[in-house]
Amino acid sequence: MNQAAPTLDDVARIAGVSTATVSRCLNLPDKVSGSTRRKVMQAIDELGYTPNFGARVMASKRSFTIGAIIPTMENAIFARGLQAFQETLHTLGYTLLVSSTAYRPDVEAEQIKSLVARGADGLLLIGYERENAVYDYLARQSIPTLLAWAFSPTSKQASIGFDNRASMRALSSKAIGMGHRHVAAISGIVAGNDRAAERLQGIRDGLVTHGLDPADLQIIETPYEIENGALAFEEIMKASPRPTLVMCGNDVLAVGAIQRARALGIRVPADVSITGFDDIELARIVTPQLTTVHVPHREMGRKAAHELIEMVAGQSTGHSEQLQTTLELRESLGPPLSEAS
Amino acid sequence: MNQAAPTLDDVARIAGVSTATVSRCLNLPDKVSGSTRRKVMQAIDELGYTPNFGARVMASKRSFTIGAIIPTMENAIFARGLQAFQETLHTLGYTLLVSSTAYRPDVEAEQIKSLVARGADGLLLIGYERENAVYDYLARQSIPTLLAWAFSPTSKQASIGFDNRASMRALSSKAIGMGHRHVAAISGIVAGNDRAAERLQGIRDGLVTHGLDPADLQIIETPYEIENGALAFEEIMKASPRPTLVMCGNDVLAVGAIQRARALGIRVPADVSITGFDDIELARIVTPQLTTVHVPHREMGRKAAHELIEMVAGQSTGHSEQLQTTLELRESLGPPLSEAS
DNA sequence: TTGTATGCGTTATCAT
DNA sequence: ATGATAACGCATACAA
Repeated sequence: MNQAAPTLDDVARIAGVSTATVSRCLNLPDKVSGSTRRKVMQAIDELGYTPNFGARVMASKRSFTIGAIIPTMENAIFARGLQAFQETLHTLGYTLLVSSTAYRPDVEAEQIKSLVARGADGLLLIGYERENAVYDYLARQSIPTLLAWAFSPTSKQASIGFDNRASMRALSSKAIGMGHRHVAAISGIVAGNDRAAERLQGIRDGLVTHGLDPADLQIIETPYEIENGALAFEEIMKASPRPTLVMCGNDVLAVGAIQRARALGIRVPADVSITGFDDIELARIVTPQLTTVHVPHREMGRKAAHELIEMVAGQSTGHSEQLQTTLELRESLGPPLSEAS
Repeated sequence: MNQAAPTLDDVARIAGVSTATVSRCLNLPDKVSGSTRRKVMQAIDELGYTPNFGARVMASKRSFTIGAIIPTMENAIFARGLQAFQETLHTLGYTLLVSSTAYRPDVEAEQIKSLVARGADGLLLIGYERENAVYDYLARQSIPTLLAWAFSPTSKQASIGFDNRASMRALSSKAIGMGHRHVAAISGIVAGNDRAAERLQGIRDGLVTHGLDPADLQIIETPYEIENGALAFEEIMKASPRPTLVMCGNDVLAVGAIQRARALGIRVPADVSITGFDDIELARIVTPQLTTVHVPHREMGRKAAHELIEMVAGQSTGHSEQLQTTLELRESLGPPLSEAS
């Protein structure tokens, strides 16, 4: 009458073999005769035995586990990409462990250590920007690390991502090219978030392209939450003259802005155009549908999984790849109404 | 020049103490003199040492880790509740590991074993319905398990949840009481999902209350995805006479239905009323805003965390608690237009 | 094909 | 206050 969970020893005893044989049945089934294998397998599910993961990792130095650390799980920004990442890992025989940081660098450092301590064979992190101490730690543990959601040709860190600045520049240029002269931005918090910073730069690029002064860009920085987008939008609408184009750092903020516009009786895009970034599911659900930058999330997740596993297997030292985004022009963007001025 | 990650031994050597002392510094700092503790701490971050989690669990029999297994992470159904669950666990000194099953019982059984193997001190599962073998396994491993998102006074399994059937009955009765005679349902897959089954029963209850025949209820069962809600809605609209009320198993399906209604030029609620269940963020974003059942997700998450930790600590053998839902009446529900008939 | 023995990194018991 | 040392559960090199 065992209170505790059954171990290899228990299985071995019942099956009348050594623990080594039981271990082989689980890991190298063909190195064991059919008859004994059957005995062992029977003992295993008779006992309801499950191998102890920690012990296994300690003894074998391999966990077949990959860790991913993302800024947030609260909205869908990372959901689709991560889903594809995990599905691909699964087909490769790996398990994904994910944790989030609430956009706090200190929490990220903590989570990294936690995943390493849990024996992760490799890590997926979002973006480039973090302290050198973190990269040093990763190097000392010699744990393969891949970045995603950003791409910089100049960095030596391996990354599967896209050019946030160029992507936003494309949208910005397109939108401003429609004739908007008064532009505002609702950005995510830039500090510690290279993607947010680059997107903001992309907006400025578009202004410059069309001969506008980027210094005139009204900017509100706020965490990625729908309600924050709404509040920022309301604030921006107090300006005079009112902007006719409000570009948001991502779809979450943009959806908040659209919601508030309706609440205030401001027509989109007749009175003001609103744009987003990411093309999450919400972008099509909101009314009017949101013009945004489409990011190939699933492709990114898949490719990241393959690359990271190659790194873990020692078949790659870390290759980078830049993915292309596309403009998704929907109802929320239009030319400004011709003004009396 | 160590290639591998530093261990307790390395720290002990550098600090000039025994491994036991280092271990104490980490776990029982006050049983160590201030001077040696400083030496040790310095050695620790000089090396960038992180305790090996697996070894720690194996030696101490405690992981301070809780596992949660939910049907899906793809939509926001479980996001808010789980977020609160994890936040509360964190304040109690526990870490949350979560995995998903895609609503497949076999995957759930697998995930349970995986989390147990990883040393989880306790488990949170969704709903009651699963094979006895699973409950037996849990009992044999004597691992505290708490259920959530459902509540049944007759079960001996501890659970923090709400009455899915009664909640849907309240909504159903309210809606049908407005005068609807032709009702359809878009339900989640009922097999293996007690919440979906109970909600469907709740709809039937409402019909009966108002003297309608539940056998007349047109039902489409489909996985919880927005697109599926849209497809089901379109299918339902082919019926003659058309239903004037379409009740959905959750908000995700309902949002899909609303989207498709607009695409088809069907006015909501003038031509047809649509209702959901859960009150996720989407419910307020969609146009028209969705009438639904509000579930106190955050309260559920918080209370589940506290109860489960008490069970883990041996201070509780598992208490159940029923939470109250509320009706959230919004734009998508209205009385049927008076018909010629 | 199967068994023996050792080590993995930590905690905890027992001495000192 | 600190140090030996025996578990913990498993994989694997080496023998048989």
